[in-house]
Amino acid sequence: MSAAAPEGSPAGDLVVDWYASAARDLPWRQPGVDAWAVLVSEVMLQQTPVARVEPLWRQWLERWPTPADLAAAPTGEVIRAWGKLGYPRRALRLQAAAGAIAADHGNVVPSDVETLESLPGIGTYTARAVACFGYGQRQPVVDTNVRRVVARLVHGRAEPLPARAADLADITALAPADHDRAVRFSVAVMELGALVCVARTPRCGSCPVRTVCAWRLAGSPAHDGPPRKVQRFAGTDRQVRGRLLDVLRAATDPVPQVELDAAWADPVQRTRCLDSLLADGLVVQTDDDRFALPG
DNA sequence: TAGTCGTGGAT
DNA sequence: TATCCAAGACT
Repeated sequence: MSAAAPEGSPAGDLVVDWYASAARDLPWRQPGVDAWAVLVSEVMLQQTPVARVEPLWRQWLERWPTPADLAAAPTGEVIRAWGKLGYPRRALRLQAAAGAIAADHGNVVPSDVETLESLPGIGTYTARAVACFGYGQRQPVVDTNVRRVVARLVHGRAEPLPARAADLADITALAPADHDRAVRFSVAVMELGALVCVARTPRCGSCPVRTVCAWRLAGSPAHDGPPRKVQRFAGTDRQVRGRLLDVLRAATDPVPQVELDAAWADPVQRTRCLDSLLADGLVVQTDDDRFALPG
């Protein structure tokens, strides 16, 4: 038997056919969008809704059309351009990745998954997304949407299990045999999870695989595992860091300590968060003890 | 591996 | 109003 002849599945073909008519018209899916633009979109989309990413993505690529352009920018400008997308360390890592691409890869985004994964801020998901969406490779791409679709369609569960070791194998087994269709399948499953097989209220009535979905066939049983823990935000260091960075983003000049003090009442937490921002490289302290985004 | 890291729209 | 949750990575 040959080494890796993909077997394909009826469900995979149904999802690809559904995608042809139901896919959103997102700018990073346009023909001619290069791997750098895809990489930027994928990093911006980490934990961040599409609607908030779209305008920032356009501005970003207009300003920094290649990795070398971003690498050469003042880091403070990069952080400012990131705006309020959230998780601003992503902006730092994206610039660091751009620097590595410019310096070590001829300013061309690497096309192999292993090299991509070696770049800062690029993990299992993003590396495969770039290889697949940016370079047309047949790659299993597993994000939160895909995990949810597989949990329901294949495993008959309302929500994914915490363990994710088998995710890549699961989705690989589901992909169509044909190469080009398998490439489209990777984005199609994500789209199905984003539009139909959504977390809170799945629209099973308009799902292309409702007749073969293990969860539907089992009567759509409720989630029986441990409740997934919700991340609090109010009062956390994340909120405080956001407040502090907000002050610095809005300022054109370095700000004195007293302006940061106004952003959060608790001095212990405020100091801890400022220190962590300094440690991350999101903030720098000037010689006259004021604070600013990095030059 | 579980906790941490922003933000804001939807329900 | 409070909670959920969104194309994860890193430690």
